[in-house]
Amino acid sequence: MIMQAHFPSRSADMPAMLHAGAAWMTTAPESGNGDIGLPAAPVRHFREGAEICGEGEVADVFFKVVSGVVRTCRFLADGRRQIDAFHVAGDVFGFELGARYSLSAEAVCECGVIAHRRHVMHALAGQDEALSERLLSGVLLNLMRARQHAFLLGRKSASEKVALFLIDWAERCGDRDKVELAMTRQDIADYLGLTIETVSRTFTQFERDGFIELSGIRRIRLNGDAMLRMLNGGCARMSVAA
Amino acid sequence: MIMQAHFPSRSADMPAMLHAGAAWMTTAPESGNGDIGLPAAPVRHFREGAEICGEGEVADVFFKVVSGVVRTCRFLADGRRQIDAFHVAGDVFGFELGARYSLSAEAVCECGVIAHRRHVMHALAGQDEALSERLLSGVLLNLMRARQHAFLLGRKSASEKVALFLIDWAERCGDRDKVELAMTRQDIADYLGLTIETVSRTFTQFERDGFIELSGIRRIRLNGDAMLRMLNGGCARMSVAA
DNA sequence: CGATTTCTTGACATCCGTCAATCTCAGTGG
DNA sequence: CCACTGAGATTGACGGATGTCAAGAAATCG
Repeated sequence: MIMQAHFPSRSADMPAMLHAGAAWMTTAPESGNGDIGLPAAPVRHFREGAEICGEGEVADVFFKVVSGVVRTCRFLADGRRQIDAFHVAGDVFGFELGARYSLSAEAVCECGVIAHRRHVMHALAGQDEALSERLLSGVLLNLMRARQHAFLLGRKSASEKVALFLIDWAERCGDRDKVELAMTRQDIADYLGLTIETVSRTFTQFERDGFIELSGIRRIRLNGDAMLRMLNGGCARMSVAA
Repeated sequence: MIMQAHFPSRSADMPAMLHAGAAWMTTAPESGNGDIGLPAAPVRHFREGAEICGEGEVADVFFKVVSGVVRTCRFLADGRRQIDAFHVAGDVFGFELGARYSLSAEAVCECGVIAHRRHVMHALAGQDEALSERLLSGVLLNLMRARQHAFLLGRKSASEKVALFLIDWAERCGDRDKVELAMTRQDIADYLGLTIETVSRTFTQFERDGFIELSGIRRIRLNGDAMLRMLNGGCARMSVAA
């Protein structure tokens, strides 16, 4: 039925655009005031593993990361976890449609965040086009990433998931070649819908294949181009690009 | 509303709140004007299978469904497809962060949609708090659903996926017991990250187990409660609720 | 009614999850 | 300095859920 070989223009499997969160970074990340036209707010610091907000709590504020890494996630009765997203400096999280958080947020590592009152933001957005635009951009960035994530979870093999995660994370960290993983293997597994064993095995295999080089558990040098070739080429069942 | 009963605090596996798109339905769906404070716009009609917008095209408008069902999706080189979402009357789709659509939209069945100019909407939203709020709600609804979808894709077995899909679709169609599926098995498979064979087998198994009754291929009577018990109970590997 | 598409069913293959053992490494205290 | 400890990571063996391939049934349409 439908076919794609004819659509070179329809690229963008993991579009670089998802890194365009710049609208929220108009001032230095560590500046304590909101940089989005809101009253100054203090930076709240959290230790590794600390809960920033909990699923089910009243969602009267949303957050902006100024330093460190935050994960938003959900838990199942048996203790398993699905990680919705990782957020780094400049990212905004905690947006909700309803009155309560549908996700918990936790510090992946030591981190600082600013809390903004939701109704204040909404009220101001109705009077200020630029602010309204920035607010919308923040939500849209979350939306684009969630879509991308769903796509990855739905149609990718384990090795594709890990490879795309590494490439994506490298870009978000600003360095294409050297990645400092802030999160554990378990975090990665819960983000990719895999088990920790599969993640670990995939890392090992990638190292054997020369796609990555581990120096310490969290520090990785990666050959993104080779990895992308692998993804598009024979190894994986499914091609990466559209 | 369904699962809340069991889980007062950390509930929300497939929250009923996701059906709260009412902000976009303030007037009758078939009314030709935008019902969101925008200049009147004509309803454009599409035949089954027709493309409403294409991945990669300039995203100068977003859409509101007034009748029928729309799917937003993405294609891979080998012709495989991931369906991002189904949209029914009252839903809004086609929001983008960047300048171009990252998803195609197609008519699942005969349907009517209204197109709104993006920059007009943004400009007005900056002057009108209520409108800004409604715009944000539309995007947030998309975000909540995308999160939910990712959760389902990442941590659910095939039977859980199908069951949750049926329950969700029944609610969105307004009837808890009788579902009229607008989409093919292939559509469902591509939405759930499964193959058509697995979807078909799961339907058959559900019928054997008494969870559903098929009258015709697209018309289903379902026992949602029994299905939910099954999901939370022993059959599935993973529990449904948090 | 035939033609075509869509769906169902079966047999088989495989990727990845499960279970369990072992390894690595940082921290701690003797 | 070294042994002990415990959390996180790796590795192996194995099985099961789901994908793949193929045939045929059922629904749809002209």
